[in-house]
Amino acid sequence: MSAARPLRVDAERNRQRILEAARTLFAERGVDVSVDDIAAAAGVGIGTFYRRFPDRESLVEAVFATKLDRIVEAARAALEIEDPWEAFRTYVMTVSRMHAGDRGLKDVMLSTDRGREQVTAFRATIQPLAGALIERAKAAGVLREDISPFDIPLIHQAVGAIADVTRDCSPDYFERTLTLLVDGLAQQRTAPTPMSAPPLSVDQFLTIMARRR
Amino acid sequence: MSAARPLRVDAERNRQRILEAARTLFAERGVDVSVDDIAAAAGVGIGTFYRRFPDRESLVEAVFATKLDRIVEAARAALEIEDPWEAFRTYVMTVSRMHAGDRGLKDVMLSTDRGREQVTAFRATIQPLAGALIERAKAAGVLREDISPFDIPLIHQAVGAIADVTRDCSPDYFERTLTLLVDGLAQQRTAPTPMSAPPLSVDQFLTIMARRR
DNA sequence: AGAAAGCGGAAGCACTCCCTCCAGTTCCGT
DNA sequence: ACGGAACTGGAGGGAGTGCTTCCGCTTTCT
Repeated sequence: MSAARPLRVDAERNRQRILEAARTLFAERGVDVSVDDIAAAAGVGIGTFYRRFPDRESLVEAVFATKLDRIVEAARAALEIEDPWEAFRTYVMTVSRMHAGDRGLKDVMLSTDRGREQVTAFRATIQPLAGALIERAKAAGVLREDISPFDIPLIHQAVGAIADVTRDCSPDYFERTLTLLVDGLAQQRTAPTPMSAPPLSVDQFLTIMARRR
Repeated sequence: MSAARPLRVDAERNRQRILEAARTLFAERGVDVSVDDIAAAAGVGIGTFYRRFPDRESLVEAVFATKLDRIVEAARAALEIEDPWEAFRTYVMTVSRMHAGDRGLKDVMLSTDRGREQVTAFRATIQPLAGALIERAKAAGVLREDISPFDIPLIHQAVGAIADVTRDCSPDYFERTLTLLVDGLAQQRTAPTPMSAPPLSVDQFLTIMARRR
């Protein structure tokens, strides 16, 4: 199906530029960035955009296909870890960090639009993997029993939401929320896991609370 | 200053209807609801809205003034509790529940627009109260030492964000996220705090992940 | 060099939102 | 019970935003 003649070099270069710009903008500002902004960031005209992609949605799909794959890889990698808690914790933290670093990922996971098949397929793949991580940790008595597999995506959402608010000002802040949540997931715990990011300064706090739209 | 002649009865009734409609809509959909929607929900025309309020922002201020007061009350009430952990925990949970029940509250706390003075005054009031709750719990060795006062508002934001996503489908779900976070805040813990809400069903999960905009 | 492919961006279309204006209606004091 | 002040509804002005099409000009490739 893709046996069509290859794109002219300038066309291919522009296509890559658009994908690159979209990756950046989707990560920084979510999937709702306008086509005009993406074209501008890519240094091409809007006309060029619509010659390379049939519509906006196709671009979204193209950008996030690879991201979803990386989450699956993270789950597979975590399953290689022997210690059940380490494995589970690594998975949750790795995926949370992906969400924290990419505002668009949350949007796509919650989307109803096209790319739905993509996301549905992704979920079918990830569920048994994440399920295995959870079961293993529960069986070892290190993960609280009352956790459902469906709680995990919402933990990612929570961490992502905090990252959305704090990203501009203190890009690592979300690690603190993540640490709290993961500590809350443990069956028991004698001491807190050390925080890997400092608290907000007064200035950072005020800046965050006075964010522009 | 408010010694002006009282409003005509129909005018006062409409004013109350608008405030009531705004309270509901801000809670359900955030502060960005349009004036048209508020007027329609109140059963009045837009013209009437603009005769009662100089502009949209004034309505926002009027609605949230009382809400911010209630948060301060919650802090004062929590300070009455003897047990330092119970006091701290009650404050965090009460305010988180307010955020969970009112989408607009998060928006207002993060606003840069008017109402800023209002929010600034609120913060000046709440900070010493919340600070006392935190210090007391740390001194008693029940709250982790690495928590900063500025972490608390972000916990509220995280819970609120989860409530935004799950509200339609499972209005109590946020309690689970809240439980995890509060368990994560404890200095140590031998068993998980029981969840006060059930996990999502498959249907609920899929509905949430396919939300309409 | 000529044709095919590609380019930029103006402009059309379809929203959405805040707010003003005013002809018609309701209330209230006398 | 009546006259005028207060109030009402909603059409429409003005300003934006976003997606997509179109087309005269440019670049690439053979």
